[in-house]
Amino acid sequence: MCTWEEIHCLQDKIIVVITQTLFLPKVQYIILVMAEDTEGGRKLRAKERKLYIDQEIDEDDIYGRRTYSLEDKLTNDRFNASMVEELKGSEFTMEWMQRHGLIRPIVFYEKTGLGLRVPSENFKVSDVKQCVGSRRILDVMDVSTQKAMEMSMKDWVRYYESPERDRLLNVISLEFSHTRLENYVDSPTLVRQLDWVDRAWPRHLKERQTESTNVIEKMKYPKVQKYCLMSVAGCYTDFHIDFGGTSVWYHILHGEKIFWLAPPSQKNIDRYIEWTLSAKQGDMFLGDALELCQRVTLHAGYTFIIPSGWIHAVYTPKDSLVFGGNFLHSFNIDNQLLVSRVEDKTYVPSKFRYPFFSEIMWYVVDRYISCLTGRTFLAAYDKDENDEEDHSFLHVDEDFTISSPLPTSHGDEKVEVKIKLEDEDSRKLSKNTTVELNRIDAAKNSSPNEDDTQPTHPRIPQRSLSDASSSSTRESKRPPKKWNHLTLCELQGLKHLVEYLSELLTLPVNKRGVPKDLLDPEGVLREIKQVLEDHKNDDQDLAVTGEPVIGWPESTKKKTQKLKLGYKTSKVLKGSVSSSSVRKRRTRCKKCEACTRTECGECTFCRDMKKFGGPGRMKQTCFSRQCMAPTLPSTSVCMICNQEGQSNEDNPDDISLSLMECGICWEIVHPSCLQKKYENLDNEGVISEDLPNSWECSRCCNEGKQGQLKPRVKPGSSVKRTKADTQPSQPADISDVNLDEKPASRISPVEGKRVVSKEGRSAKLRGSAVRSTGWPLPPKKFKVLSDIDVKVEDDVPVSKMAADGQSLSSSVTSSSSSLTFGGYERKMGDNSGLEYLNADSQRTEKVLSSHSPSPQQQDGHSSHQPGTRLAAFLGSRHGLTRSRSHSHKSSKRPKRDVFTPQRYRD
DNA sequence: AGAAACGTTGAA
DNA sequence: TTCAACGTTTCT
Ligand SMILES: [Zn+2]
Ligand SMILES: [Zn+2]
Ligand SMILES: [Zn+2]
Ligand SMILES: [Zn+2]
Repeated sequence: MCTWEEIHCLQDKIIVVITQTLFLPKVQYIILVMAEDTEGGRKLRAKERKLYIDQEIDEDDIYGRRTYSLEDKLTNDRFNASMVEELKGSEFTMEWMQRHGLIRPIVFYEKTGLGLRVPSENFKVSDVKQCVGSRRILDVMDVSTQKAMEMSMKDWVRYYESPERDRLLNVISLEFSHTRLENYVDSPTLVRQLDWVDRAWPRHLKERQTESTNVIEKMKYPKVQKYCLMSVAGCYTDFHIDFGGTSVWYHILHGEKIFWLAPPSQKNIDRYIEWTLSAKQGDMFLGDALELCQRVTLHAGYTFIIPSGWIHAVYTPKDSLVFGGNFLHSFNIDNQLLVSRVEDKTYVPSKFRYPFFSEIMWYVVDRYISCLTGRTFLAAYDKDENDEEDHSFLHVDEDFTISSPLPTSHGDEKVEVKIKLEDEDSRKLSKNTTVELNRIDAAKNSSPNEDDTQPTHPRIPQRSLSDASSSSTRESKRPPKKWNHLTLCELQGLKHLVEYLSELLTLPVNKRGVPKDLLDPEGVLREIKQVLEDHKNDDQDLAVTGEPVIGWPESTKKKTQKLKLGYKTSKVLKGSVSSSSVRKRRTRCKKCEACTRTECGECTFCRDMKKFGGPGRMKQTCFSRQCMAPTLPSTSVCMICNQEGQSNEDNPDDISLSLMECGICWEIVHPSCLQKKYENLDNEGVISEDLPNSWECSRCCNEGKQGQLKPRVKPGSSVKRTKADTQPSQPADISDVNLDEKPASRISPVEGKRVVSKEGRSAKLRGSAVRSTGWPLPPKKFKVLSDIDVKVEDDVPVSKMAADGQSLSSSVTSSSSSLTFGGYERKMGDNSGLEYLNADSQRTEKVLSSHSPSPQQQDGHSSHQPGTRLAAFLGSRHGLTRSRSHSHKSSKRPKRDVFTPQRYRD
């Protein structure tokens, strides 16, 4: 084994000894560098790989080896620095943030006042399955071998709930946005107010996300906001810094977690880098080398906040279920940039880094400019234009579209941009219409007019038309009415952010991370510098407003999303005639966690209820109580035999005698009866994995009707259980477009946990279009049938023929097919290095309650790279995509590394 | 597009 | 019958 430096000196020796799993990504990088620094490029690389394979030692030697005892780290009192702060949920507000910044970790013993929403303690791993789909593939870390592996949610539940587990597995990178689970979990209110994804990432882009897995090619925004971590007793995630310098919120629903954390002081960062690059991770507990390291035990019900850059490790004494999320914000920009540099220095592959890190930086700066001056450099968003093709990153913000380009005859360099505020009729600047920017630099002139340092608003609005020197356009409806003071923390961070972005502009165009819809990066920098100058003397007391400085107009819109039970499509029958069996509405199962919990009393529907003092007109169930598995009415009977359904106790998968409701024709039958009645059916239909007793019947499948479960079911195919699939809809992918513009590198990374998952898998399954509801969407709507005439909407049929002739329900599918089931997906893997203690190690001391702080988080995503495994390593090898040249040397340069996401394993 | 309103269904 | 609340319709 040798250190990074040593390896460097050995460039042409091709000697690489891996001693610790955590480092696979690093090793990949090292090898790559070697290949580059040496002649022979590819060939050498191949050779090297071979050598590695041939000589590599046995896995035990490489992986999972830990030469020190964690037990000592868990019990000795050395990690007693007092770093963690304790707060009440109600104290964690924007005012608090503006006054103090986010410097130390914070523990909340109660979630009250945080605005955090999570399921009740009755929520189990099996409920996670119900919400994300049993077929979702998880990236699982096998603790004992350190290998990452994939497992379906279904298999994971089986493992997690089995009494005797034969191995230690850990799930730390299940990002569940865009699955039904997201409807039951909200991050703390302040986190939502701070998160740049919500404050600065163009909304229309985020809204375009449909994929529930973290495949980078389908990612439309940094998808790292909601993670579900499931760990069994004994899991350990070695020291790491959360990717991109993200801060983390972390709530323990069940179980217990022990963190060791240390601040990102220069000394600690240097040691972290050194340790990371060395081959000693398995031999050295980094906490022993860090200053101010504190161990903290977190119990069920606690909520924890880890600030940007804190170095931490996590041990799981008891089986745990945790919800958490990562976010970038304006009150610790310096550390966020610092961590990005640390990631560069430690060769963290892009898949372990914050997706679109540089892009979001650009957006943030534009937001500051916009919110403080009313001008923006974002191209207007044209909906029409983007529907189908998504240019990936070209987004524009739809809220404001305003610009009309160039009227003037500026033959020359200046373009005047006129702006109209607010209305919709303003023309939209299409991307094609490029505005020519000119840098004439008048900008500078115009800006100076403000000098005041105080409340007056210097230049805010006035620059509309006149200052047209740049390509910016005025977006906001209201240019700031009053002067917004910035905190010193933001001011300083922005200043450094400008330096970071300036460096980016010295890179090749494709590595600058400039979003496509940000028209004039140079102009952005010029403008933000002026803004910072204008705000340099902002009043610190007035800066504490309790409101975020950046955001989007009309920002606080919340979407009330209601889950629909069952397919919606049915038709309601109004009249009476007959017979038709119209689709029956489903009812709550009364057994799931949502059904058994108490009403929150705070959501829109609760507030409407009479019991909570409302008018009672909405008549809807509490948001958090929307059933996860709605059932058919208990009075349902088979349309063919008229009997009730019965379940097969011995084999839950046998649904032949269960009542099944077809998502296409809506008939409810026993599959066996259907089979009997139509002997010519050669398929068994498609069973929904998301909704109980739901399928697309054999008859419909046989007729080639298209449902949501399986888009193209060919007659004759056999049964398959599927999650809904969305239909066609997926537009061309953005990624293509972007490839040119964005280096693969920027696409995604994270450390610790894999932020970006492998591609492939999700390809087929797509999330439902319905964001989050998860269940099938009904066709557009149905109509009521009136008495006599049964009208059926479009095609329908099936029903009518229903066998006994008695049925008549018609089904409608209007354009139907738009039904979709919800999500599925898979996610990225985690990777953490783990350690192993025997499971028995539960005896760790519990520190706690009183809290002794010292936690760490293992949130799901962390940056260090953990777990990769040999196989991955080997496979990845060829994955190395291009290389980057100068590597270590340019330590300053921001990231861009080169591994493409899929590389991880093939 | 969201939010609210409602008629009506399902459970007890 | 009463109460809860589904899914469409209507409002903003
Ligand atoms: Zn509620
Ligand atoms: Zn339920
Ligand atoms: Zn039957
Ligand atoms: Zn059918």
